[in-house]
Amino acid sequence: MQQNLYLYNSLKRTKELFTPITPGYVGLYLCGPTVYGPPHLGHARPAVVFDILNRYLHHLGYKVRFVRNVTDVGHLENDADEGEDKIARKARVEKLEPMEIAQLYTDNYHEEIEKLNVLKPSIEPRASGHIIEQIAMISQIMENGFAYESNGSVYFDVVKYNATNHYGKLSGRVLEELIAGAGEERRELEGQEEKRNRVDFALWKKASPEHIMRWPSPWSDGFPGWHIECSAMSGKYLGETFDIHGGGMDLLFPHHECEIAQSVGATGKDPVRYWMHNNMITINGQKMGKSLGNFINLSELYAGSHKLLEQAYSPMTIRFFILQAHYRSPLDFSNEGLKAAEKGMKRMLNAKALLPKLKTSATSTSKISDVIDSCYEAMNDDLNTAIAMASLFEGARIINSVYAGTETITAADLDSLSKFFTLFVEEVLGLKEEALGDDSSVDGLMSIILELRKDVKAKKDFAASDKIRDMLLALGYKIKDEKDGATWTRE
RNA sequence: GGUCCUGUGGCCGAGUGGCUAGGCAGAGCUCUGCAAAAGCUUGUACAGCGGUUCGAAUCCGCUCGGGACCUCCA
Repeated sequence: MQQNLYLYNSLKRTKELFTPITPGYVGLYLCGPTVYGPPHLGHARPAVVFDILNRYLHHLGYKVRFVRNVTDVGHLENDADEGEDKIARKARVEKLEPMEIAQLYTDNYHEEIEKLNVLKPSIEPRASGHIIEQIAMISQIMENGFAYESNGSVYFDVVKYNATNHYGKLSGRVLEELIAGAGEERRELEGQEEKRNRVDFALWKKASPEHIMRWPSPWSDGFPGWHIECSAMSGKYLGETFDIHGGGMDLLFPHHECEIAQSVGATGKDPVRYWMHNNMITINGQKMGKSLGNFINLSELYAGSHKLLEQAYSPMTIRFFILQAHYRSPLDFSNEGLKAAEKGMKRMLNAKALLPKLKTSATSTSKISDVIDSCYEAMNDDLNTAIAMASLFEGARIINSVYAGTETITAADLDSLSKFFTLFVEEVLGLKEEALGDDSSVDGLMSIILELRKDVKAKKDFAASDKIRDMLLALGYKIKDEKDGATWTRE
C-alpha cells in the first residue's frame, strides 16, 4: 500500500486522498440493478467502473468487502401504472410469479455482467431478503421523530430533518426550492395527499389490493420505499459508517441524498465517507432511452442484433471501450468508437503475448520504470484508466520494437515489464483474451499443418501455401508469416 | 423553468495557464513471393465572440450546441 490513491468525492466536490476507516480494510457499496428487465448498456458502465476500483484496491493490498445489492422489490411507477411496482407489472404482463421475474433477470444480469469480467461482489444482498432490517430501520427513524405514519404508509419528514441536518448536502439541492416545486410540468405522485410536504419520501408504502408484492409490517401490508433498502443493507454489512458508496450520477438525487437522510435519521451518523458517481452513456450522441428506440441490451450488443449495430462487439471490447474514458466523463457509444476499441485492445493483448518471446540485451533503449510509474500515477489520480492505458500502449510500443529488433531491453527490465504489464492488463484492468473454446490438441494440429505448409513454401508452391492459409482463415485461424517462420492466432 | 456538468484534430477520448496524451482511421517508407503483423515517419486540434495575462484549449464573461438531475431509470 505504498500508493496514495486520490478519489473524487461527490460529497466534497473535490479529489481527496483515500484513507479507510480501518487501516487495510475497505467497505465498498454499489447500487446494483433493479431486476425487472434484461441488463442493458447502461448497466455495464458502473459495473465495470467499480470493478476497476475493487480490483485496484485489492491490488494495493486492501481487503475489500464489496457489497452490491439486487433490487427485487420493485419501485413505484409514477405514471399509468397507478402505484403498481415494476416487477409486479411485469409479472402480470408475463403471467408469472413476481419472484420468478426477479430471479430470471437476476440470473440474466449475472450472466451478462460476468462476461465483462466483472468480479463478483463479496455479498450480494436482495432487498426482499432484508424486509426485517428495513422495517427495523424505519421504526428507528420514527422513534427519532424523523418519520410519520399516514394511512398505513410511512414517510420521511424532510422538513423536520432539515431543521437540524442538511438535506441536500450531497446533491446541492436547496430544500426551499424543492418545496416551491419545479414548475407546471411537475406531475403529482400518487399518495401526495398523505404527505406533510411534497418533498417527503416514502419509507413504507401500503399496498393497494391489486398490488401483488407485499410484506407484513407494523403499519400495513405493503412494501419498502425507494431508498431504504440500500441504507438498511449497507448498514448491516458495512457498518453505520463505511468507506465508499458508488453508483451512477443519476442516483445522486434523490436516491443517495435520501440514503444519507435515512441513515442520519436512524443512527445520527453520516453513512458514507466517499461518494463516487460514474457519468452516463450516450448512443450516437443521444441519451439512451426506451422511448428513443436506442435502448441496447447487453445480449444484443454481444450478438450485434440491434438495428443500430453494424456488427457484434465482444464483452472485452465493451470493457476496453469503457476504460478508455475517464469514469466521470460522459461516454458516447458508436460503431466507429467500438471498432476502434476492438482493434486497440487486440494491439494491447498481442503485445502482452509477445513478452515471453522477447530477447534480452546488455542495455535497454527505453526507461521501463517511467512506463510503470506513469501508470500508477494515473490510477492514483482518481482512477484515470484512460491515461493508464496510454502508458500501457507505450509499453506495447516498446515490446513491439524489441520484438522487431529496433529496440533492446535488459533481462531485469524485461522481467519487471513482463510482471507489470501482465498484472496491470489482466488483474487491474481485467482485460483478457476471450475464450474461443479451443482444446490443447489444436496446438498440435496447427503445428503439423504449418510444418507441411513450410515444406510447400520451400518448393515455392505458393498456390498451395496460400490455399492452406485461406482455408485456415475461413475456419478462423489467421496465419502470419514472420521471418522466423509462421505463427497463428484465432480471429 | 431551476440546479449542475460539458463542447478537443476524420472518429473516440485524456489533459486544464507555457512542455508529444493515447487508440482508431488516413498518407509515405521498411520488412515480405503475396498477404497479415510489426516498426519508423507524418497530421499541429481545442464551439464562437470578448476579456484577464508576458503567455490560454486551460482562468473570467457572454452567445450557441450537447448532457444529467429536478419524475421510474445505470
